[in-house]
Amino acid sequence: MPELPEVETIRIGLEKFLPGMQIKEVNVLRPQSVRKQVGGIEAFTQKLVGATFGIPSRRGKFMWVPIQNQGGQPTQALVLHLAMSGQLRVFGENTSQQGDNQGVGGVIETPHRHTRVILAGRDQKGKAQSLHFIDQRVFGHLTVSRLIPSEDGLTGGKGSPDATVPTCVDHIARDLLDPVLAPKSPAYQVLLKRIKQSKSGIKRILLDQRVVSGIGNIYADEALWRARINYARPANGISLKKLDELLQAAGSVMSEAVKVGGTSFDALYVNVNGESGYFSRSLNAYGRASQPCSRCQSPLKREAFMGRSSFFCPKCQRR
DNA sequence: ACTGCGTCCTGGGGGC
DNA sequence: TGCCCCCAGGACGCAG
Repeated sequence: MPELPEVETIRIGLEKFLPGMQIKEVNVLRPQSVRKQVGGIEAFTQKLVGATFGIPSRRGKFMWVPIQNQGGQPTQALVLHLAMSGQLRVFGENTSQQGDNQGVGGVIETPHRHTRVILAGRDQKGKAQSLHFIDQRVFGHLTVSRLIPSEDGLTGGKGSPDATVPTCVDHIARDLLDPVLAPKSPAYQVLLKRIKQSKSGIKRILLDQRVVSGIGNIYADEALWRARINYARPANGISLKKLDELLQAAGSVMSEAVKVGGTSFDALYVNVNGESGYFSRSLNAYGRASQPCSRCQSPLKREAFMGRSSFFCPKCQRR
């Protein structure tokens, strides 16, 4: 399940291959994968053919690549959301692919069976290269969207995503790896107070991408475990100090995961070269029902919450 | 404002 | 061996 660290790992991988790539051909094998495109497949294709990619950017779990057709400033971007099972793979003479589907010189021979969209063209050096969107469960999507100034009006600090975002991403909040949300920053303080004012269960808030983005079920459980907070506790009953601890735990668990290439449980998550990440061996809560808590040895519990599983230590994370 | 649930989708795995 | 059912859940929409 790609959450922020997995998406960021993929974005970093794409940085090496996409800038300067020109699209010659668009092949939508599964129309649902471009279902959000205004104007449908035709508009999607028309906007991409002939376009040149810029540097991939990201906010939360949304990724986008600016495109330009005739030079000048990019005004649109290819937006990619991987959802549950989306993967992006780059094939071409300059990539070194592992495992299946590898043809001579890294050029793909048989696309993966869950390939939904193929963007084929040439890389910066003119070599054949293609970007494959593979998505078993078809929850993910691609769309071309206009770039606009970010609604929150915050300009990125050093290393922050550009101040422009695609229109379809503008309602998504900043994420905890965004320098704008660095601990103790003004935007971070605003976020803390906003959470403190809510009486919703704390995990619901962590998962609300309009409040803070990038956190999914896995990293929410990990952050709550680290901060010793029960997922169901109303946020307004948790001290500011504790909420601060929680947000910082969420940020650090995600940046640690980025360092090792994200969390892979199976072949559903791999980076652009088809390699797995290693964070799953560092998980303390997610997926560990009835296994001993690594702090207190109590067996961890699993409960249903919001239609999904929550894993927690009943002793360290009391209600 | 807040909560809960349905919708989209597929394939892997458990149970029989 | 085979078949059915359930499960995983990110984002979003809608009802209460």
